[in-house]
This record gives sequence, structure tokens and C-alpha cells, in this order.
Amino acid sequence: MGTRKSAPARQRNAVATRAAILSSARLAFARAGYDGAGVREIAAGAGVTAMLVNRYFGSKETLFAEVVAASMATPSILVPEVLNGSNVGERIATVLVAITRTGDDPLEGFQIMLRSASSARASEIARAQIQKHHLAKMTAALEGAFAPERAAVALAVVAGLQVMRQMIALTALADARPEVLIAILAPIFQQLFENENLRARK
Amino acid sequence: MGTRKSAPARQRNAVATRAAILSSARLAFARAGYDGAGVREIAAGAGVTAMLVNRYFGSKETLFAEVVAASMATPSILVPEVLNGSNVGERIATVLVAITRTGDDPLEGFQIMLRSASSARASEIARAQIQKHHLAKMTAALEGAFAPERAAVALAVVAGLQVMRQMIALTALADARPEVLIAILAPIFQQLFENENLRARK
DNA sequence: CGCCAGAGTCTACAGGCGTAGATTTCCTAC
DNA sequence: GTAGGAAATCTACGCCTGTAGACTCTGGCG
Repeated sequence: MGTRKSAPARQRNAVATRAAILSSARLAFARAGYDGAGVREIAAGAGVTAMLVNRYFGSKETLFAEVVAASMATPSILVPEVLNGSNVGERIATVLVAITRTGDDPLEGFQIMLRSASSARASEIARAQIQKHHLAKMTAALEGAFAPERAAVALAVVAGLQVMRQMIALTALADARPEVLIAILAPIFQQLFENENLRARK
Repeated sequence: MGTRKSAPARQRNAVATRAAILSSARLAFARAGYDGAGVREIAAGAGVTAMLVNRYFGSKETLFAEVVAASMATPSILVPEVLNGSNVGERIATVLVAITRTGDDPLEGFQIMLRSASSARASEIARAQIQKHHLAKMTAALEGAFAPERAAVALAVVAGLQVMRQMIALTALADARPEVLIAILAPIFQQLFENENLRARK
């Protein structure tokens, strides 16, 4: 790897290096969580040394915060545009089932959050970002009573499915035929996003 | 056996010590997950030294497996007895909302699993136990099509709520009035456990 | 062509981790 | 009352962690 001569591509480029570190960190945190991913490992993934990571981001925690902010800022499903129209439930369920099968990109932010949930500090960071980026927009897009709670429950269902299907890998979920899961999940989201269905129960 | 003198309590008692270690480990794993809980910390919680832990359980991983097995074997909600009768959804939602408010005992097994989900090995252990203890019984108790998938989705919803409400602590969920959450969650479980609602969609 | 800011690395520390082997302490049964 | 053996501890090893400070190298500018 360390060919010191003949200028191997980006050799002394601050912005590119920073981006490489950020990208490597996102991958590492998604795979191992905040505690599980080491600074040296992240640095190696970006082709630099550990110290450079701290030189650019100050500390591992700051780096994590930046990664989470970036990951959460680029959503995904449950975006406002999808929350309206007919067949909400089925449309969301279809996308969600497809995505949680392979562990695709769009839910990387959730993945990082879930794998880092054992660290109190990391959870705090994730909560702030999820509320700012996801909950706020969803709540604004929802009509009817208890929009924040319904949005949060929807996120919880997504998180739960991701945990059980991808991380724990329950066979019943991992091996299920997509149509079956969609049939089960669609009514859940339909109910959460249909305004008529909810009324105050004071 | 009998307390011989004054009260050094358990001083040299194998079974009591073993139980104390197991109990301390359950607590530690629930708070910090598999990677986050250290053997020395677990030992200190039981009033012994680290080496004794390994002497009794062989290794940290074996200890974890035993803790998970014990925690999962003593459920909790979503037991077969509750899955029948009318108002299933509302009954389950009520219990679940009450439990996830304080982080009570019954879901300790889930807590351990969720906080340890970043470790591949720990997830594997948790999956085996959850399938053996929870999924098997729930599936047997459910009638209608796709019982395993419906049971697994129900567990996913429980896990998601626990993650978002207790670990990430989304304010919308943590501060919500119980009646509101129950009103939102009840139809979800009702739908999952009502047999008539599901039909093959091949 | 020389130089210098800044990109990048090296060495090192202080501490934590899981665990292996030898050693000490105490309960119990004869 | 004493020997046996289990219960419990002590010391230690090798590895990994995050990060601090001093260091070297190099690309672009005057």
C-alpha cells in the first residue's frame, strides 16, 4: 500500500482525506457501533493513520456526531412525500421490506444508531439528530391528532424490523417471502398514517 | 445451609456465589451490553474477583449465553395466555406501555439483546434463545396463516418501541401520555393477532 | 530556486480488556 | 483435631484502546 514515490492519486489533499475518513467512519460505525469501531480501524479504512482522524475531527466522539448528522440528514423512507396519497401502508411496507432485506444504504443512519444504542453518549447524539431530521419532518407532514406520537411509533416499527430482521436475523423475518411481510406490515403503516383512524381518546 | 455465625452471610458458598455472579451479570449486561460490561465489573457487583467468574462459567461468552438463556426463559408479555380472547390489542398495548415507561424487569432479556446487538456473536446467542423461548410459543398459540411471521413482527414492534422509548429516549415517546400511546399501539397488535384479518396474498 | 504552512506520521503513554497458572484460605468430613 | 479438597484470590501476560506532543515530508507560492 504505502508506495511513497510516484504520487499515488490523492496524496496531500485535505478535503479529500477528510471525506475519506468520514466515509470510512460511517462504514465502521454501521458495522460495529460507536464502541466497537476503533479509531485505528477507521483510519486504516481511509488509508491514513489514527492521529490524523483526531487531527481532523478532534475526537472520536466528535467524529461520531458528524457521521450521525450526515447519515440522518440524507433520508430515506418515511419522507414527507410518501406519507400522503392512497395506499400509504402498502407503499411504505414494500420499500421497507426490500430495504431491510439486504441492509441497503438508506437505513445506514438507523443502523449506526441501533448498533451504538449501548453507549449512552452515542444514543444522546442519535436522538438529537433523529428528532431534528426525521421526526420533525414527519410530524409536519402528518395531519390529524397526535402526529408526533404516531410518527415516533412509525420510526419505532422501522427500527424494530431492522433490528430483528438484519441484526438479530430472526429466521421468520429473514427468510419470509416479501409478499407475506408486506401483507403483515402494510395495515400497520396504513393505520398509523390514516388520519381518520385516530381520534382523541381523552 | 444454616447461617453458622453472626452474619458474614454467604462466605464460602458455591451455589450462592454462582447465583450472585449470574444476577450481577444480568444487571451489567442489561445496562451496558455484551461488549460494554466488563468481567471485573460483573465480579465486583457480586462481591468476588474477576477470576472467579471465569472459574464458574468458563468465559465471558459462556456467561453471557447463560444469562441470556435465563432471561429469555422467564417471559413476560406476549405470552400465549394473553394472545387469545377479545381486546388483545388493547390489553397488550396497555402492558407494553406501562413496562417500557420505567424499564421494568419483564423486558430485561430484550434489553440485553438490544444493547448487545452490535456484537455478532452476542446476536447469534440472543437469536437462538428468542426463537426457542418466545417465537416458538407465540407461533404455537397463534391461529391462522403466517403465524411465525406475525409473531416475529409483533416482537419487532416490541423491540422497536423499547429501543426508541427507553434507549434512544425519543421525547415524543418518552413524554407521551400513556392513553395516547395505547390508542396508537392497540390497533397494531389487534391486527397482528386477529386471525380473520390475515389471508394469504399469494 | 528556496521556503514555509500545513498535511501526515511516529513514538509513547496510561489504562482497560479477557484470561491462564500458581497460591492461599477456609469449610467439612473423618 | 486434622487432613483433604474445594472456594477464592493474587500476580501477570499480551493485546487493544483513545489520544497527546513532537516530528518529517511536500506542494504551491514568491
